[in-house]
Amino acid sequence: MPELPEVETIRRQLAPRVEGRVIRRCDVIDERLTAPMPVAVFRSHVEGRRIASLDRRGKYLRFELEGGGALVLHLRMTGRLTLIDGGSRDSRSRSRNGEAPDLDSRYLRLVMDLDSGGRLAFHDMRRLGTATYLEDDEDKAYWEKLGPEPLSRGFSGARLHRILSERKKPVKSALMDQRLIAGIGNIYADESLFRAGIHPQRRASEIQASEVESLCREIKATLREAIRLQGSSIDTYADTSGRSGGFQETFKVHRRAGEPCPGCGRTIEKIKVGGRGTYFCPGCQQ
DNA sequence: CAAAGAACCTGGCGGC
DNA sequence: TGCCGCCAGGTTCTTT
Repeated sequence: MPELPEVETIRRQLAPRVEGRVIRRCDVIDERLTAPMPVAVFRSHVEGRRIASLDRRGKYLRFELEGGGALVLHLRMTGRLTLIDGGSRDSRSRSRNGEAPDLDSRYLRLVMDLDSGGRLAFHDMRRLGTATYLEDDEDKAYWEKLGPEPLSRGFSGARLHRILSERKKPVKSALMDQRLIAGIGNIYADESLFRAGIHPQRRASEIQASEVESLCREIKATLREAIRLQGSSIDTYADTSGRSGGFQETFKVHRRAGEPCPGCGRTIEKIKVGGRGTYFCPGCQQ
């Protein structure tokens, strides 16, 4: 579900409401969320701690704790974060209305009560999401495994070219490999490749420098536009207040098999690349 | 070491 | 209506 633009949307909404707040209580409903760390150990590290800052790296949300250590959340496919202000209605009233079935209380995995009266809830239907506590040394090592941030200044055409030039796998698989670039998932890989006119199955190492230049530009433009529209909602994604994103309305190829290409009119096809459903235009993408 | 494939979960959908 | 296989925004472990 959530890729870089969705996680960034959540971070921007959450940051002003959690930074500086103390985590009064942390209830882990599903022990798998913190595994292999025992829930009791996780709680002891988190409860009573003040959140110094909230940032994002790739698709991860990182709550830096005052005095050291960090709480890291990953939403994987169906994870959702909801912040309920003190005094407002419980999120369960929403699921009773049938507006957000994935916020059903049986999918509730973690709840954090803040000293502001706010309550942060983590729901996850498929239980693939994770909550991790990292000490300072682990925290540092953890992020070194991830590739560069595609929206950073340092992420240039030349940099991307170096990354792709030594990979023989399909360019789409390379874009989605978090060790190479952090934050791009299935949606934004498809859309960026379409906009750059590159076929998803081409070997990463065989993309010409000029094409990589274009790909780099399109990745940045696509991600920025998606953030502006608060991400993409296909099935379960919604922001911290339950609102859907708007970028899915602008998809050119993703999930549009059988429809005409907005560029050339040819029929958009669906294939499998690296085990993932992949949409592209056989006319525009060579 | 790189790449491919399976595994981890649950729910929804189409086909029979 | 019921069962079955397939599919889904992701990561990680195993196998080749």
